[in-house]
Formats: sequence, structure tokens, C-alpha cells
Amino acid sequence: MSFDKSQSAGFLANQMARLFARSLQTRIAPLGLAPAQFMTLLALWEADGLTQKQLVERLDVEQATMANTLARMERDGLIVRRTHAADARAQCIYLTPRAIGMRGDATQAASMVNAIAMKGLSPQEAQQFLKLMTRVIGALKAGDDED
Amino acid sequence: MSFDKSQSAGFLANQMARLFARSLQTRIAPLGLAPAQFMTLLALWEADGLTQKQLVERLDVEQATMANTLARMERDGLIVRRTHAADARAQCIYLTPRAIGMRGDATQAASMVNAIAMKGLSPQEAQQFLKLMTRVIGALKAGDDED
DNA sequence: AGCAATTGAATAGCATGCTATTCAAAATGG
DNA sequence: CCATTTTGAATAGCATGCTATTCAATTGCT
Repeated sequence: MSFDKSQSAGFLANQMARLFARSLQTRIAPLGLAPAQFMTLLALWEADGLTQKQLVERLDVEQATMANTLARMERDGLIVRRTHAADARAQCIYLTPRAIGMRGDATQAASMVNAIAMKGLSPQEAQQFLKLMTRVIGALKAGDDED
Repeated sequence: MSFDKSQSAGFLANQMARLFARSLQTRIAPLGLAPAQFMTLLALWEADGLTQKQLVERLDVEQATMANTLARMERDGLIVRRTHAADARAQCIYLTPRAIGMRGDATQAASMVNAIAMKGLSPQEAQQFLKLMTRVIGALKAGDDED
């Protein structure tokens, strides 16, 4: 009957993710950025001109979620959309100069958050933590298909 | 300049938490429960009659978030509120029989999700994973006060 | 007692996420 | 070449979370 929250991976994962998001949010808000926008910019800084579909695949969120995030980013002058040359259904997403210029400050803020989070861990522990999270992510993705 | 998402603790934490939530959601939706409601029930199954303030402390969410969650739970017939006997500002939250009866099924569903997530980890790895998350949570809480 | 500061909740407003639905454009197969 | 299916996006509707604000009840202090 007892279900101890502080021993539940799911409960801890939720709490941890909220703390990460909050910490990042306070650090990038001055740039005019929100966390999901930053995550999207990460993909576009690497490869400008991606379609919405490609962003969905790379960032692993639902299509509707990405559509909403992109709408806010367009509203905020971070991206522009152009119809795909070969497929009128698709659109290519391009960064504005403003978004391109944010890269240094924004990634530095995100690195800072990660550094704070891992401050108490040794380099080995930090590495293992990343590996464990990656394996748990894989298990959750696999587990939901089967059952 | 490169910032690798799949090596970023914050990015992985976000993805992992979304997968946990989604997995839990599909398993408790048949009971008429949503994840945040389940989390709130966990606290109330342990101690019925808590005030909103006490729930906020135990679950570590903002007061406004809890107020909204409780409003939905009241709407769904999971809780009832009674004005606190000694403080007319506060209200005590009580479970309905329906919510009390859900305990077994709901905690079993949550345990199943945790089991699926940790399936690929040895017991030692699973334990360490919980410890690492707890330490990271502590670091994030501490880090944001200072800086 | 009486006024100021504190405190428990509710509300407003917004960002993320998800599922389900819808629509138009493309691809496929007869 | 046309009808069916598939596919890229947008939209509707909802749950969580957060910050900021507001309001009433309580506490504290004088």
C-alpha cells in the first residue's frame, strides 16, 4: 500500500525536470526566450531551414506541440517560414538574425544550469547520470510500445 | 559553440519526465485520473484532511498550481473541502469514497511505470539512479537561491 | 482595541504538452 | 487520369506549471 514518492523514479523525474526548466527559464527570459523555444533553436542553430516535421523528429515532441511553439516563435520574431519548394504542404523554418545572434548567450545559460545541477557530482557520476537517464528514456520508449 | 542535446542533463530530464508522465497517464486515465491528481492523492492517502498549504509543501509545487489541481479534483468528485475549524482562510481537503477506493489500482499502475522505466537497470543501478536524481534536485534547489 | 503586516487561497495570464480532428497537398494504384 | 490513401500542418480542447496579483482572515504590535 505504501508508495513512497521520494523513492519513485517518476516522481523524482517530474520534480527534477521542473527545477531544470525553472532554472533555465529565469536565465534565458532576459533574452526574450522560453525553454521550449530554446530547445527548438538548438536544432535550428545546427541546421537552419528544417521543416516542422524534421523538428518534431529531432526534438521528440508531438506535432501539435511544435506547431504551437513555432507560432510563438514567429510571433516573437525568432523565425520566419517559407513554403517548401517541392512540397506545398510543408514549410521551411528559418532563423531571423535576432535568433542567430542569441546562440552564444543562450547556450552559455543552458550550460550554466547543467553545471549547477551537476555541481555535487563527480565527473564520473555525472557521466553515469547521463547514461542512466538515456537508458531509462530508451526503456520507457520501448515499454510503451509493447504493453 | 556546440551544445549537444543528448549530453545535456536538462534536455534528458525534460524528455524523461514527459515519457514518465505519458506512460502514467495512459495507465491511470481508465480510472478517471490524471498524473497531477494521482500525485495529490498520494499525499492525501497518507494523510487525509490536509490543507492546501500542506499539500503544496509536501508535493513541492506552487500554490496556484495546487489550487487549480484541487479545483479539477473537486469537479471530478475526488475531494471535498471543508473550512478549517480554527482558521476561516484555510480549508481542509478530504477524499471522497471514490478516491479512497482508487488507491490500490492507482499505486499499482504507478509502480508498473517505474518498473518499466528501470527494467534495463540492475537493482544497484536503479538505487543509484534514485540517489543521483535526489542529489541533482538538491543542487538545483540550492543553486537557484545563491546565484 | 486598532492598525499594519502576514498568510491562505483564488484568479488572471501565459507557456508547454498531449490527444483528436480537420484540411489541403502529394503520392499511389488501378 | 482519377479515386483512395497518406502525410504536413493547423486547430480545438484540456491538464500542468509558473509568476503576479488580489482579497479576506489572522497575527502582531502598540
